[in-house]
Amino acid sequence: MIRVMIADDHKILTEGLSKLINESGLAVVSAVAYNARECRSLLAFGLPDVLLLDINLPDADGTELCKELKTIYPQLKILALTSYDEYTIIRQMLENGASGYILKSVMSEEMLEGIEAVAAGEIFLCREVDRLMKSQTESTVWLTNRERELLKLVVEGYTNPEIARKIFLSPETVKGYRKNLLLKLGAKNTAALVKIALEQKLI
Amino acid sequence: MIRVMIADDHKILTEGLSKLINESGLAVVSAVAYNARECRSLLAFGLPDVLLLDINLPDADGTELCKELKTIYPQLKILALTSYDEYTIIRQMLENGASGYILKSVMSEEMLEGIEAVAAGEIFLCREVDRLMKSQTESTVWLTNRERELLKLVVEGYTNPEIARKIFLSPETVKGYRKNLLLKLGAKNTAALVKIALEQKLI
DNA sequence: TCGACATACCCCCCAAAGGGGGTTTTGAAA
DNA sequence: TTTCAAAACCCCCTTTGGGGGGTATGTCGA
Repeated sequence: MIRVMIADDHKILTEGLSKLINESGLAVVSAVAYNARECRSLLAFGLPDVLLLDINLPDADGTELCKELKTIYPQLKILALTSYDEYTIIRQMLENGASGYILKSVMSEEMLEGIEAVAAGEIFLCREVDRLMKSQTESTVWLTNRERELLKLVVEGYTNPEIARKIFLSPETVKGYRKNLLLKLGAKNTAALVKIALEQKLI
Repeated sequence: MIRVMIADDHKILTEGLSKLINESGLAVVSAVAYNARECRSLLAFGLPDVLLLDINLPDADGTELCKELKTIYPQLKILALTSYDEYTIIRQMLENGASGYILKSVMSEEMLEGIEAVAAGEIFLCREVDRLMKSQTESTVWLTNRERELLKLVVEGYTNPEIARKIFLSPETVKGYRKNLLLKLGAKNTAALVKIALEQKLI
């Protein structure tokens, strides 16, 4: 019997999900956390075989939490269960050590498949995500750390001189990064840049 | 027995939710739609007592769909079930004829309460939403139609002269609206404006 | 050792945005 | 009929952004 822990703030979902998992005969829900804090403290009591992790928890960013948990418990299998179907998020999650990625739009059978696969040490992506990853690998841009950092500050509304002071660069350098971001993301100006950054969750 | 129809693209949630509702003894799930198209055609076959409606369906905007359905079936009770806790969205939904608004983070009891209340003709807001609406009524800005229209174009990345040509205004007028938007939303520049617009879902 | 890439820097020039101050018209509510 | 807000308009002036060119590091892997 696979022991599963759920971390998701949608209580309605966790209630229904627990029922589905427990009745499947394949796994049991050993714990449920509604936020990152609860998740951390429950894990300290004992690890499940698989952690079903949502990405938008109220008190943490799921991708960051994933990285953090994998650092503390490298043997823990994390299966992302979320509605985000953005390339950047999925990639980030897998780079941060997730063993699988399942969209909330899948049927429960596929999710159970995923739990089984991940518990067995495999990497599991639901079909839709698998298709998405294959189609986007070539076309999608990937920002460098520095570019992402600059982008964040631009989105926050800082001007070039302000950014320059903030991270100790020449205003001209900041300008250069900005030009590059516009080019890379195909935005015609700051407004479009911010829109793309937020929509594709690049920040 | 209250007949409930669910419209939500998260299949995992609908599966679990159906179980919860059916086992409650209070209501039964008479139909499930995974998108707006399905929802429309299922309603044509016969109305449920309550429609549990998610807001981000893959093929439609939930607020628009709500307005549309209430126009066709004024007697239909719509209960929004979603994770958006933004003032603008809630207000929009209620203005478009929803009889209630429940966050996915509530426990199933509260949701069942809501189904019961809405079926009885009442207006139901889950506690968290109720608090949110009361606290924000005074402080939150509400844009005029024209302002929202301009804001959309700004977010799309159009410049003042472009917007002016597009909607037959003087560039100076567009500039005026823009200044006003910055002021109303407390943004220091376009980047911040776009960020606020997207985050608060004002568009 | 060669190229690719990230990082950081610089110039010119003009268009766009933003801060400040205004006005008029219109239509609906008080 | 006054009052009020939305909508549309205008000018001056400064700062910021964006297009076009560059250059010089250092690292890392082929």
